[in-house]
Amino acid sequence: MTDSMGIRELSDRTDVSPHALRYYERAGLMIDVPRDDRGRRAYGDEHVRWVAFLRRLRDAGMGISQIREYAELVRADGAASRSRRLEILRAHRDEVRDRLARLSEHLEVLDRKVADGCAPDGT
Amino acid sequence: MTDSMGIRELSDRTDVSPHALRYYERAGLMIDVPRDDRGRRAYGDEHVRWVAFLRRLRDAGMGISQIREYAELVRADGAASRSRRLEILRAHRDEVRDRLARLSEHLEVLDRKVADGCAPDGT
DNA sequence: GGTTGCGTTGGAGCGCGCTCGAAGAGCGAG
DNA sequence: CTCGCTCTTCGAGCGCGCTCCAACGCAACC
Repeated sequence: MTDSMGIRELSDRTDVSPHALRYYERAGLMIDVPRDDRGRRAYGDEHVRWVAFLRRLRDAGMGISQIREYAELVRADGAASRSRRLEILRAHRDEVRDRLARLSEHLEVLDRKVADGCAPDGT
Repeated sequence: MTDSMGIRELSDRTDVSPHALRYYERAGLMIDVPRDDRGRRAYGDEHVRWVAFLRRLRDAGMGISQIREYAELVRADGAASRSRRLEILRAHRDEVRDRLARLSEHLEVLDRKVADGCAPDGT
C-alpha cells in the first residue's frame, strides 16, 4: 500500500507524456517531486491535480515561464502569496477574454465568407 | 502615376513586416508577385486585400501550409476551385468553433477560480 | 548469468512562424 | 565619386514547447 505512483501512472492519469512530465519538472513547473528509495519519481494525488491545473493554464494559453512564476509562489510562500497569485490568474483571465473576443470576430468573418461563397478573388 | 507600391508601403498598409512579406512569398502564400524594371516587388491594391485575408486566416489559427494550399487553388484554378476552397474555409471555421468552445470553458474555470480565491493548494 | 522492464540523466532535435544579418545592386543628391 | 537610401537574395538564428535518443541503473524473472 504505497499510495504513490510512478511516472507512467501519472502520465496515464493526466494524459501527459512522461517526457513532458520530466520537462515540466526541469522547467520549474513541478517543484520538489518526491523520489522513492531507487531515485524514481513517486507522485501522489496532489500531483494529478497539479498537472491537471497546469495543463488547464497551458491550454488557456499561459506560457511556461509564467506558470513557473506561479509554481514558485505556491512553493515559496503558500498562503502568503495568494493575492499575488490571484493577480496572475486574473490578468491571464483577462487575456483569455480578449483572445476569445478576437477569435469570435474571426469566426464571424469566416462564417460570412463561407455563406457568401467567398469573394471572386479568393479573399 | 504608378498605382503600384513597394514592399515598405505594403508593409505599412498591412502592418506586416517586409521580412514577413518576403517570407510569405517564399512560403508560397503569395504567388507571382509582379516586379518593377529593377527587380523590386511592385504590389497593387489586390495585394493589400490578399495580405489582410492571409493574416485573418493566420490569426484564426490556420497554418502556413494550408494557406499555401488555398493560395495555390486560387492561382491555378480560380473560379473552378471555388467549392474546394469553400470546403477548406468551412473546415477551418469548424475548427475555430471548437477552439472557441474550449477556450470559453477555460475562461469559465479561470473565472471560478479567481472568484473563489483559488484552492488552498494553488490549483 | 542474461534478459526484460521500468526508470534515470543530459543533451540534441524538431516544427512552426517568423526574424534578422550579410552582402550586394541601383539610384539620386551633394 | 562617394554617400545614403531602399531594395534584393540567401541562409542562419530564435523562442516556444515539447519529443526523442543514448547510455546507464537496478530489480525481478527464467
